Amino acid sequence: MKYADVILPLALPRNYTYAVPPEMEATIQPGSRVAVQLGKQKKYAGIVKSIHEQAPSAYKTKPIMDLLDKEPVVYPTQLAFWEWIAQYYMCNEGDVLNAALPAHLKLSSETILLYNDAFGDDFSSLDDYEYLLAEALLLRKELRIGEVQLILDRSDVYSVIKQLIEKKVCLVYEELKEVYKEKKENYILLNPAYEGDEALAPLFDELSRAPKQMELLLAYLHLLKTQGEVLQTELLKKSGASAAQLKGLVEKQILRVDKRTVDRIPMGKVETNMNFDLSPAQEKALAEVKASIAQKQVTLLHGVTSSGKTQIYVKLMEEALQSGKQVLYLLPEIALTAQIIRRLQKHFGGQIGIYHSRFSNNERVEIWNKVKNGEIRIVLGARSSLLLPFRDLGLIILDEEHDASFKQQEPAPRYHARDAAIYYASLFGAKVLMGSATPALESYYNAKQGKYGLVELQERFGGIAMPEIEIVDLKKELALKEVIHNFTSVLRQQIQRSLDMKKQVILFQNRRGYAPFLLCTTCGWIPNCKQCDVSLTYHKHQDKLSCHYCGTRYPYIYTCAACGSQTLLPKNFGTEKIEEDLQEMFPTARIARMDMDAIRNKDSHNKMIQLLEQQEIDILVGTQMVVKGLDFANVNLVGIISADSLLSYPDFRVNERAFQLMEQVSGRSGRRDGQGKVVIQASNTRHPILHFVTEHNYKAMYENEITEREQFGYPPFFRLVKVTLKHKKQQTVEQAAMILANWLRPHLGAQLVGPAAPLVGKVRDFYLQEMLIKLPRDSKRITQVKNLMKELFSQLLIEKQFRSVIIVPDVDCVQ
DNA sequence: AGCACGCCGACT
DNA sequence: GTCGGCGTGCTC
Ligand SMILES: [Zn+2]
Ligand SMILES: [Zn+2]
Repeated sequence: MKYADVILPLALPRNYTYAVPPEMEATIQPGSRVAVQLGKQKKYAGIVKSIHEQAPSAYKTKPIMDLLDKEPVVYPTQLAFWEWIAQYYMCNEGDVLNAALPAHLKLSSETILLYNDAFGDDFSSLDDYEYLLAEALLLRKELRIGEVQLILDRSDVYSVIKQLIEKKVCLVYEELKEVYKEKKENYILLNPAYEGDEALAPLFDELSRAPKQMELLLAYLHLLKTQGEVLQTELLKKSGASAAQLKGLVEKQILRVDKRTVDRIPMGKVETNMNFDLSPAQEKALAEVKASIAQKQVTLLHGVTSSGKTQIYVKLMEEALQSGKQVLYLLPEIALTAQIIRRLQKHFGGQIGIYHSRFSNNERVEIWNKVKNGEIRIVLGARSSLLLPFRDLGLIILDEEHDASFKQQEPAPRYHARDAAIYYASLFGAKVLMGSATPALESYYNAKQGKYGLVELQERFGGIAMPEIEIVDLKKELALKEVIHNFTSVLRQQIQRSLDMKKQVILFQNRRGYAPFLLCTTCGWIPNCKQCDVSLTYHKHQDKLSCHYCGTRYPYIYTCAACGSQTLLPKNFGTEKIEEDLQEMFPTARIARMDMDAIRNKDSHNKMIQLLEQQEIDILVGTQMVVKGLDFANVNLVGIISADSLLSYPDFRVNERAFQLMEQVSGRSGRRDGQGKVVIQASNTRHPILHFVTEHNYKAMYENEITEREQFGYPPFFRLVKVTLKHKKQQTVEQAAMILANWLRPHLGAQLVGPAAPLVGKVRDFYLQEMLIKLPRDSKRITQVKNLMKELFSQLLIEKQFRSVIIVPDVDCVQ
C-alpha cells in the first residue's frame, strides 16, 4: 500500500498522510494536485509532497479522492524550495503553498444545502429557525452556508442545519469545483465548398435578397484575406452586423463557427534584438560580471543611478537564454512599470512573461503553466514571481536589490526574495546577479567579504554628471520667515526656474494624506483609531480620517471629543497638503500626486507615468513611489521636503534607508543632460548622512554604518528574528512575552532584546509585545535557536491562559 | 480554514 | 432555564 504526504493550503503544523488508491499508483507523483477530504466532509486540493510505503500507526488514513491534473503542478525543485522557506522563515508549508499557488489552483469545497423534495411541504414539525430556513430552501432549492447565515441572521447555523438534515428536510453535499476556466473564442470559418472565386460567385446571387448578410460576408472575406483568421467579435464589430445576420449565414452553411481555446497570455515571436552598444564603462562592467559569475554564485553590481545597469542585464539574459535556460528578472512591484516592460519586450519580444498582482486569477494560472512548461523563457516580476515553477532556471536578476519590498511582511511566509532567490538558484545551479545604486549593507558586506562577486560601475551612462545637491537649512529660513507652506525660498525659486525652463519637477514627501493627525488647539486632544493606538491621518480628498494601521476610515470630525470646542487643526503635512500648497503657489503649473491613495485604481500608476513622459505634468509630488524606476529625460529638479522625518525613525537601519531613499530619488534628476539639481530641506543640516548624499558617496556611508552595526550587533554581523506576540488583553500579552523572554534568556543572554510594546502598541484591538533575537551567522546555531524557539512557543501555548496568544516569528525582519 | 463542542452571560 | 456568542481543539 502506498501513502502520500499531502501539503494542504492551511496553516497546519505538519503535512497529512493519505492513502493512495491502487489505480492511482501509476500516475500520482510528487507535485501532483489531489483532492482529499479533511475532517467530516470538507474537501481540499492539496499537493503531494512525497510518496512512501510507511503506514501511519497513530491514525487511520483517508484515501486520496481524485488526481486533479494529468501533470504535477510543480517540480520537485519547488517542493524542496517550499520546504526550505517553511523551515528557514519558521512557517508551515501550507503557508508557502498558499503564497505560491495561483488562487485558481487552490480549491476548497463549499457546503451546499439542497431541498429534499421527498419531504413535501408540511413544516408543522419545525421550530422557528428551522421553518425559516426550510422555507427559504424550498424557494431557492439550494443554499450556501453564507446565505444561510444571512437568512437566519446568526453566525452559528450548524445546529439548525443539523436538525433539518435529521428531519430529512434537506440534503447536504460538498462541492469541490475547478475555478480555472479556459478562455474560449469563436473563430469564423468559410465552408470549404466556397473556397475560390468561382465557388463564391453563385453565393452572391443567392444572397442578393439578403443585402445585410451579403455585406457581412464581404466584410468577412475581406478580413479573411487581410488577416488569415477571423474572430467572431472582431467581424461583428468591424462590419457592424448583428449576431442574427451571422447566424443566418451559418444556417445557410456558408460560414461555420469554430469555438477554440485561446491563450490569455499569448506568446509572441521568439526573437531577440540586441541592437544597442554598451559604453566602454558598461563593457568593462559586463566583462567583470561575466568573470564573477563564472566563479561565484552571487554577484553584486553596484552601479550609480542612471549608469545603464539594465542594458548589462539584457546582455546577460541573452546569454542565459542562448544556453537554453530560463531567466527571472525580479524588481520591486512599484518599479514594474510599462516603461521597463516595453524596454525588455523590445529586446526579447514574445519570450517574456510578466507576473504581478494586477493579473486576473485565470491569467495567473496560464502564466504558471507556461513557466512550468518552459514556454515563457523570461519572467519579469515582483517578489512573488520567485515562487513560479521554473523548469530550468539559469539566471536570477534582482534589480534594486536593497528594496525593502522584497521582504514579505504579512502574512506568512515572511520571506525575503533576495535571500530566498539565492537558495532557489542554488537548487538549479543558477547564478544570481543583484543590482543597485545603493546596495543593502548586508549585500555590500557580503561582496566585500568575497562571499559575493562585486562589480562597480561608477559612471553614469554617457558620462553624464551626477545631480548637484543643495542642503537648505530649514531652521535658518524659518528664522528669516522665508518658509511658505513648508517650502523654503530656495526650493520655491528652483521650482520656478524649472517651470520657466519647461522642465519637470519631482517632490518627495514620505507621508501620504493631508495631515498625519488633527490636534485640538484648546486642550491638546488628538483623534485616535478606535482599534489601534495611533492617530488618524486626515485625507482631504476623501474628506475622511483614516487609520494607516488597520485601514478603518472615519468621517471627519469638527468637535473635540475631550473639551467640545471646535478647534481641531490638521497638523504636520503629507503629500495631499504639499499638492494643495503647490497649486496655490504655482497656480498655472500642472501638478500630480503619486502615492498609494492616488494609484488605488488599476491603471492609474501607468497612466500617470505616461502623462509624465508626455510632459503633461510639470510637478509630481509623491511618497516612496517616486523613488523607484522612474526614468524621465526632462526632470531637472528633485526636492525632498523634509529630510528630518527620514532621519528620525526608531530603526537601526534609518541611516541606510534615508541614504538609499535620498540617493535614489536624486537619481531621477538630470538623467540625460547631467544638469540635474536636488534640493534637500533639513533642520539638522549637519547630519552625516546628508553629507554622504551630497557627495553621492555610498562607500563613506557604508563605512560609517558598518562600524555601528558591528558594535551594536546588528545585521550583517547578526541575523535578527523578531517575535511578536498578540492578544486582546494587554495584561495577558505582557505576561506571555515576559514568560517567553525568561525562558529564552538563559540560552541567549544579551542576544535577546525586549520584550517591549512596539511604538504602536495596539493594532486591530490586539495588544502587541515584541522581542528581538540576535543570532550569530552560524547556521548550526541558527537552526538550534529556531528549534528552541518553536519548542518554547508550543510550551507557552500549552498554558491555558496563553492559549489564544498569537505568536508571529519574523526571520530576518526589516524595520 | 472550517466545523464541533462546551462554557458562560443575558434575555424570556 | 435556554439561546447564542465565543474560545478551544481537531482535522491524516
Ligand atoms: Zn479639545
Ligand atoms: Zn486602526
